[in-house]
Amino acid sequence: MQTFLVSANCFNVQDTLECGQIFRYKQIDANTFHVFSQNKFAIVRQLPNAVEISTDHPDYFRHFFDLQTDYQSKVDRISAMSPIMQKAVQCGKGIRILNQDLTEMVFCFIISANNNIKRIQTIVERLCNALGEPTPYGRAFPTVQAMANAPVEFYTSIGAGYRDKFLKQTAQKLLTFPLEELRNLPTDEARKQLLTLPGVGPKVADCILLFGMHRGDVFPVDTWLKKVYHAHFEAGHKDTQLSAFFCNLFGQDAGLCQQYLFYYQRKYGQNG
DNA sequence: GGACAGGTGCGGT
DNA sequence: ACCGCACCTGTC
Repeated sequence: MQTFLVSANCFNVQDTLECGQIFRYKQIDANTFHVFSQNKFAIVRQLPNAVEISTDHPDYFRHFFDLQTDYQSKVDRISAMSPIMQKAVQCGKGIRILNQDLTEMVFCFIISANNNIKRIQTIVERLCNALGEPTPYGRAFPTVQAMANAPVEFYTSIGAGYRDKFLKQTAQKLLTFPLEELRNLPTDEARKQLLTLPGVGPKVADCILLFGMHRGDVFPVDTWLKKVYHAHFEAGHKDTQLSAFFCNLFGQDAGLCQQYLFYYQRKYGQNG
């Protein structure tokens, strides 16, 4: 493995991993995390003024952690928008929007629907351990082929609940679905295509677009964002219109703003 | 034991 | 287009 240091300016490991965008990571001690993506692995350490990354795939993880993007200017601009955004950014200004594997995002966020983070992590871990190829550091995320071949009872057995058939059906559909080609489409068109996959609704589609395709112009609305809205953005919108409301408000950095607000709400709840 | 948290699909309007 | 409900599991 190679080890390298990167600036900790607007990059905090814990903020980035705990804001709901990734499920395959493990905290080892106060400052150390193991991160899995696709079939790749990294050990990530928070140091006082830097982040240390150890991996066999440095280029992959530089891109994964979005290290080429200037977050300081985004942080400055978003903080200036309103008092609530200033607080949210102050709470989570170390968040990076990860560049994750697109196929992995589809399945992980189908599992995430109507579910909690702890349980999602358990289900994804069982999925990888059962169907993923071995690597020197643990199991890879399974291939679409492996997931399509698994019987629906397998997905029940790993605790997926009623999402079992969504996972099986989407895996089979992805055998011929041009998922990677969605990158060439405008966000609205790509979302429309994602919504045809079983188990993918508006919220899950937005998460796939944001974390798997790096589309900053989406705003996934879950129960936490509804709470944020009703606590800080009294504007009389119905829940189904909240995503459009926030997208209009935040523009190209809507997804990043969503992460700041999600993390803030989960961290401080109604005390914020 | 029973309530609740957590998005999507579906049937009804 | 919108509403109300069922769905599975873990936790309190």
